[in-house]
Amino acid sequence: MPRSFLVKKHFNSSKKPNYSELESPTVFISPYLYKGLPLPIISQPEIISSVVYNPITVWTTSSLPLSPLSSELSPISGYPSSLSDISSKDHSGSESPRSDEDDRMLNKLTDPHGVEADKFQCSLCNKSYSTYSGLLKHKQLHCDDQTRKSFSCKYCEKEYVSLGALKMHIRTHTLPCVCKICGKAFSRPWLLQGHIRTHTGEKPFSCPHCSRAFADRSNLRAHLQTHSDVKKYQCKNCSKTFSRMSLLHKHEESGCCVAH
DNA sequence: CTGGGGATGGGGCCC
DNA sequence: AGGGCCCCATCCCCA
Repeated sequence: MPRSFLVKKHFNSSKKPNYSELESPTVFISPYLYKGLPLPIISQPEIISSVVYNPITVWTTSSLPLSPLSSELSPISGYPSSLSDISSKDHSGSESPRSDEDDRMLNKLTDPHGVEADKFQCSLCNKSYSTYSGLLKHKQLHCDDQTRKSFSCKYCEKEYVSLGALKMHIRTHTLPCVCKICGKAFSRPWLLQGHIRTHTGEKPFSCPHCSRAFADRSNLRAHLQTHSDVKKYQCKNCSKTFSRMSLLHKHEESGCCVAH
């Protein structure tokens, strides 16, 4: 299960993400950041705050056609004619105040059976709420892609359900953390910190079972699996076990499970 | 082909 | 709200 569950993916989910694709120049990627230039020429705050270069696009999917990405290219009548129209319509995510009377009216309008109930039920998970506002909040937070906000990266086609997640992602394009030793750039300070250890040779994470040490805690954790008698990841078909998920995936892709 | 190390992206949590 | 850190997942590379 991918941890990046907040990322809205439009490609075939059975296809493994190719992270190297993100490094390929696209129409949205700043020429300052790629084309063999590891260091941004323009300071990142300038890029981020630039009106022309604003990488953040915000819209609600409820105000868009089913395919928001294609709509960006071909506006459809009845929908905002530009992204600025969309973003100016709703940036805050707050709805205008709505009374319970309005709630009831909306419930009438949206209830396919025409039954005026005092409960507002989510059509997806059947949870009930006493007000429409409650239902709307539930949908925005948990359940409904139709009403959930979408924060789209302008450098690539990724979309996020929170601005914070998008900002975090944008750092992977802007790479604001630059190594003073070799000039390599990173998205987050602690990634740079880990990289600097490759220069200094510092390996603060020692294996308690052998003499090995690691610069990264996660890699120590992976290493510890090699000392473990019990391997966590087992092939469903041949019952062979592996110390890492990636090794199991490799095993499966190499044909074990295809043959069955 | 397999196993392991190095590196890095990204969400969650805490302050 | 944002930064720092933790943890997980996964890629690449090499033995």
